[in-house]
Amino acid sequence: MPELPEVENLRLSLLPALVGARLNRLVVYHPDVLINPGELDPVGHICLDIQRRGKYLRLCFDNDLVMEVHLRMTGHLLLRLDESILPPSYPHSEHIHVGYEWEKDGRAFLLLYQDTRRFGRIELISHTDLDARSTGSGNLGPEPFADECNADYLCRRAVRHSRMPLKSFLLDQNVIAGLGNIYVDEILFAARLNPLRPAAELTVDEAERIVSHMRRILKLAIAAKGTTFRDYVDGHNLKGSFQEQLFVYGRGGEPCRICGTTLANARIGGRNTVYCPTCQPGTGAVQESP
DNA sequence: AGACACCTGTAT
DNA sequence: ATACAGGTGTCT
Repeated sequence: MPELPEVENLRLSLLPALVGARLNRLVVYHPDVLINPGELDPVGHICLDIQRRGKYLRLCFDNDLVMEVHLRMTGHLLLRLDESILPPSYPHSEHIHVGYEWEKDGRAFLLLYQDTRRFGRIELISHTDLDARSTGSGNLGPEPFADECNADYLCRRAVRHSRMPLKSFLLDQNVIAGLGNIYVDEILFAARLNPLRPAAELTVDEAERIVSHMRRILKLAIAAKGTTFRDYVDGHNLKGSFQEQLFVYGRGGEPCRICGTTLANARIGGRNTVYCPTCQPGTGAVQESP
């Protein structure tokens, strides 16, 4: 479900309630979603901050412990500020797998982890181990807004992949952290680049277009509180509105909003991909920038 | 680089 | 009944 803008918006929606709150109890209804249960225990500790790295959300506690959440496709973190005690079990139909009981300023409230497909994972790890490891979130590429995430960097990474299509290249979290199926399609459309173009052919000018449109689109999407195409909501159960500004994602077969050409669907790296055959020609022919 | 696995809900 | 879904990890 969530890509960088959705995870960032979720982070912002949870910050006011969680920062400074103490975790009184953690109830696990479905242990499979926890990566390393036991050993490290956040109960009794204060949440000092919530950070984001790519699509990972990190709740940082006062004992060097980090609870790292990846929502994958259908994960949700939902605040229940008007409830304070978890029922002994949740109905299966609600897909609640973890319940958090918090307390702050004398008020108790709940945070629920809900995940229909149960692809999401929650990992408890010490901050020290988090910084040291080179797997999972330790193996991510730069953040899209980091200085190092520039055209030179993209070109240097791209030449390593002789025939990989641009679509797959930008989806690779080791190249850039946080892009997913929606935003890669939108970025390539705005940059007028065909998603099937081999990444290795990327020119500096094209890479600069990718970087500038990526940052522009991600900022717009965060400002719109994310894209709710199917079921994304923030911690207050509120939907985003960026779906109203999409040019290509989910619009295969419909007319291009720029030129009217019927948008094409393609299967690239197992992911459905929508692009405009006119605005994003496959030949690599030079187009004027939008 | 691609197929499959992990799950459940929804649309055709 | 079948295909598909804001993702990623693990096999060929």
